[in-house]
Amino acid sequence: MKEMYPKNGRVILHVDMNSFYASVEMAYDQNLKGKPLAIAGNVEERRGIIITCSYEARKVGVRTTMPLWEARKLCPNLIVMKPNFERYRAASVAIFDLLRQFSDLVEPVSIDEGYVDITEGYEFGSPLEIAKTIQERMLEQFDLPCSIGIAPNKFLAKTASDMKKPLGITVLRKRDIKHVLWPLNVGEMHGVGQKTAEKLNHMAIQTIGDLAKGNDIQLKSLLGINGIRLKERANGIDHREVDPNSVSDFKSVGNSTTLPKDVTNVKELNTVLEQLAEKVSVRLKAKQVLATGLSVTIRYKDRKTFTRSKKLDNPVEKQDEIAQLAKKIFHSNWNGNAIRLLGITGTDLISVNEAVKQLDLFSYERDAKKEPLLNAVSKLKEKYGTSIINRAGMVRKNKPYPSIGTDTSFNKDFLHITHEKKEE
DNA sequence: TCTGGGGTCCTAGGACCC
DNA sequence: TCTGGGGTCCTAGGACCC
Repeated sequence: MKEMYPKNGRVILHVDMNSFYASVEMAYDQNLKGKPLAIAGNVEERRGIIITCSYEARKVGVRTTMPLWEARKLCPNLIVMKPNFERYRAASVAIFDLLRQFSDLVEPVSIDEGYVDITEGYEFGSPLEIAKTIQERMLEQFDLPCSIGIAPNKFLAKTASDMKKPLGITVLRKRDIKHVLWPLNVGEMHGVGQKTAEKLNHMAIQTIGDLAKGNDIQLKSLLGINGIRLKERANGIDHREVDPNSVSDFKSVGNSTTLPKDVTNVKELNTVLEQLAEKVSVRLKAKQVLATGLSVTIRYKDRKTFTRSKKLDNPVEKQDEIAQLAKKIFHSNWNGNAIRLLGITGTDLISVNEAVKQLDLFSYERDAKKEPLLNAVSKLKEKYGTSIINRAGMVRKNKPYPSIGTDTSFNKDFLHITHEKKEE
């Protein structure tokens, strides 16, 4: 596979929809066009923030994550709408279908941006022509504006698409790096946030050019492996491939909510956890996965945030199971102070298929009243700890485990194997 | 009247094993 | 009696992104 995408000479587009949610709403309702529009969560509540806003709103200083009251102060005629996620998802599907007309190698990064590897796409014209066609069709077919970056790798393509908004097309070649990329402030680099920017500034790195010439040892000790990676990117090096399958292997599914007001009441909190568990359960089932880990997020009144997680013996997907586990985790960690936010996340997901095999194993253990195996297992656990059981593959996810028959020979083998291991 | 909700990846320390 | 090094798994938390 690798040979198909030579490290030199790839052509990658980064397609970034402009103020996506607001643009989708404008496409649905032409009356909104040209007006300052904001999409905000919790519109009625005191805690609403701006999720996205139109360029008309940006002109007067409205920004993403700004509290709603502040945005309204800056822009009294701001039109505020609640998000219609089904609409955005539908638009997203259409957008990526359009992109796939130009290449099989389309990697969605989020609902409104993605990479397209058009290295093999000569039949559709030059890279610039392809980008223009995509941009035009997005407007014609969906009434949605986008910016496109064209470059030899993901990092440069992403950087390029950011340079002209809205409706820009930007080519960023290796030879442009020195005069286009390097003068930029290091904080503007994708992957460098506030903390990293501060650290870099501290070691006299102000621009991306400074980072490109940075000292490896210093960078590594300051930022770990990420320091080296950022330096490579600053030099225009990025070997990540456009992976059309990356969306399908997600790692966790979670829901959280900031409460309308801070809560201390145990009953109320339990109700919230039950509601969150319901949402997580529905989403797990929709994705046909089970969680083998669960984590609970607690944010207190003072915004201090904690997450507490637990690996599970039995993978879960049912609402009541998730709720029960989440409550258990929550109550053994809650310090009793007023709570601002609660969240539940299912982690270490496994597909239903994988889980079925494991469930056989667990039901076998549950049924083991009549079976000597359970006793044997618990004795082993007592004597040697659970790791002995783990070693035999009983609760490990994504790992091969011995097939379990109902005959007693396994029982003997099992004991035999574990003893042998122990005495190694 | 401060500051949402959905994620990913990385690091670090402790427990445990060989 | 004194004492190593490599590895995995688990948990907590930080940083970043859209």
